[in-house]
Amino acid sequence: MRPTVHDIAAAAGVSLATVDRVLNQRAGVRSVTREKVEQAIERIGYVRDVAAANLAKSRVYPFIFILPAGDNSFMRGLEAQVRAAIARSPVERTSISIVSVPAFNAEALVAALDEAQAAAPAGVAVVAIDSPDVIAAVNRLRAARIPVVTLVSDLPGSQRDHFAGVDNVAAGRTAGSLMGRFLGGQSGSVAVLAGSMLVRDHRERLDGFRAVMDQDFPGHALQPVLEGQDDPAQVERLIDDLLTSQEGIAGIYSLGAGNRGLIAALKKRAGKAHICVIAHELTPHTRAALNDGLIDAVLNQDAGHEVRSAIRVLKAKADGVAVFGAQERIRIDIFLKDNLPFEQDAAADTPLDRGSNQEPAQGEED
Amino acid sequence: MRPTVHDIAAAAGVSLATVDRVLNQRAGVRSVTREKVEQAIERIGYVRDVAAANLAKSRVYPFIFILPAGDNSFMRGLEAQVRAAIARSPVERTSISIVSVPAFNAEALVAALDEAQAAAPAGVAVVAIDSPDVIAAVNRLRAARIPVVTLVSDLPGSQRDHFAGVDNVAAGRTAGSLMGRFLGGQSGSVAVLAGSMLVRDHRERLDGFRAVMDQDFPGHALQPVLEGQDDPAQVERLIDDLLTSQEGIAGIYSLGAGNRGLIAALKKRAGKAHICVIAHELTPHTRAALNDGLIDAVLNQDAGHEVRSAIRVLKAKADGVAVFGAQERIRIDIFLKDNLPFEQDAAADTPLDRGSNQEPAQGEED
DNA sequence: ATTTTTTTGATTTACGTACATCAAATTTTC
DNA sequence: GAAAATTTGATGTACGTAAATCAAAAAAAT
Repeated sequence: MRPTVHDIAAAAGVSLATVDRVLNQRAGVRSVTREKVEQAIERIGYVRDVAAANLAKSRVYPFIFILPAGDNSFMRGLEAQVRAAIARSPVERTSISIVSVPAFNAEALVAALDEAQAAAPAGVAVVAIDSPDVIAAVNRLRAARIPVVTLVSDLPGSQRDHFAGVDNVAAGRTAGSLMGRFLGGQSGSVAVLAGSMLVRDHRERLDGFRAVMDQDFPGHALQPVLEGQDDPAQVERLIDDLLTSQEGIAGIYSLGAGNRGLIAALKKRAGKAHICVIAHELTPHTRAALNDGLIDAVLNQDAGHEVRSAIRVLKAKADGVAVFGAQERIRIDIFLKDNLPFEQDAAADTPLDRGSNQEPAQGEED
Repeated sequence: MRPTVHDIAAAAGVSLATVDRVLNQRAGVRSVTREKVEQAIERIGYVRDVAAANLAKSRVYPFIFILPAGDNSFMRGLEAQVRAAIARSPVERTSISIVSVPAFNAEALVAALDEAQAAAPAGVAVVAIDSPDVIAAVNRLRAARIPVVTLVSDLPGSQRDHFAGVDNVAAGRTAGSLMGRFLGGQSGSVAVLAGSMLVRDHRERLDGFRAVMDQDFPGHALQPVLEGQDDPAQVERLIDDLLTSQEGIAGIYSLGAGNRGLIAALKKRAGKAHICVIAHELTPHTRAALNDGLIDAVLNQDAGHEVRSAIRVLKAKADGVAVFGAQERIRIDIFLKDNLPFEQDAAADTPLDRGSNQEPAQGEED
């Protein structure tokens, strides 16, 4: 049987009240006694029963999620996942609020972070913008002992507790490797379409992509990076211009959002030589394009994973408990048209497999 | 505030004892009363606090994992993950025992299943072999109201509650698609190496692979399937023979285990034209081969995921609770040498990221 | 209408932890 | 060595649920 607080008391030769004082770092314990108790804890291998503790405390975790606004399928999917988590709140003892800020706007993000700090939540998850002001705002939160998890886009150099997102350099490298191999002997240059170099994840993907292309596939020159602000309309114009002004584009790597515009532009040149297209994030649009052969591969990060992971980590940090790393890695999914998961509404992420003996649920995670 | 049993009692106008009788399906309640209570539960939206319930019951879940024995890196990794779960037992209220059976031996598996049934556990996880006897044994377990989850290899046609593993047809299709595209214009035939056609996962991978190759890349003929019994020595002999007797092998798809033998055989022909190799499961051997360029892509299923998922599902089934499908999908990881996660001992799957502000853990899941 | 059986209510204890209160013991201070 | 301050112990309540007991009420059987 698992040792309890009573066992600590017996082992340390002190009363339950003293054990409680040590465990919950309350005042009024001599350091000699404290040590005696701590050694007993170590010796008998006591681990706090978190379920019982939460029950006794009737603890709830107020969390704040700061997400970029705008017409971006991935971000809207992410928000839907947060809303799904809100629906689970009673069971998970969370109380989550969503704060929406304009995309690619560091100032607004700083304001939102400061406001979040004022609300004194048990944790904050934020889709970060890489800027010194934002780093400072995150560090202020940490100084106020509020755990911070970056979501999707990281903020190195800050004191954020954890990053719930993919390794974007590896994602870019993978894209480069697939691009090079899919192009095979074909000649031609490769275009890169990003959202903004302001966000870390886009910069990192570009770095990884460039590194592999330069080293392993030097035959394919890279065009200057296009920045479409993750905006479909803008992206469509950029790609239209590119494809009319430039000859010999063999591949396009779309490392940001706004793929609706990219797909629209690609559709206009139906019949011409195939361009190898690799994009990010599986949305209804990229899925359809993958099926139609307009896009060759989609690299995806599972927004549901990221949200659930962020919540688990924030809880753990709030409780001062170790995070189980193996469970929190967010992976890069590579989708070809041959391994697409069954279509499923991300928001309507309802429990499947509830009856007995159903087929395995398709299109999900862990 | 979340409604409690007291709220049910008040809402239904009955006593706490009656509510308890209904909730825990005890006898001695008239059907009229039972319905009154059930309606009240529905009406006020009561959800049982599982943590509190488990605390009150001091519930433990005795589970049995039936795994194939043998010198197979993936299966040994799987076993290591089960052992890691055993280490977490006190916290997770599980009590897991491992039963080892000879690989590809349906009779032994049936015996193990029957023995498991005699032990009356709260659930059984099994790496299935596709045979009518095994199906019958699994159905016996289910008839005895013991939840069964198939692990890695499924058993359709049986009444297993859930499959914790990947969509192997999709995996095979993906392998086919990658093989076809990586080969590009190159000519030559493609060999397929399996473990045994007795296990479902191998058959399904073959089906998927064949479908894509036949349809999308008819230029590459498939060689007859080689069965290596997942045994490195046997595999090495098979591949040695193949490569000396056959000319013009452009690709090899290894859909089972025993890749050590494959890699050894490949090493012997260093200097000759590159053969495109796609294999399954990331082990120290395949990882090294990927880095060396001997293997072009590795499709992987995360054993840690599968084990943790199986446990979550078994618990849910034991409690008669709905499974959260989105969290239980096991994904197919595609590894190129460009997106290999940092090396990590699968067994020593210790919590990372335990201090504050560490880099995100690499090489993991959910 | 009485007895028997079944159903319902009232109450208590337990799970492991948190938290509060008050008394007793110990240490520190003067 | 006495007073003051600090530390420790003893005890009780709470969290939401499970489970048991016994009495009371209601229903069914005679």
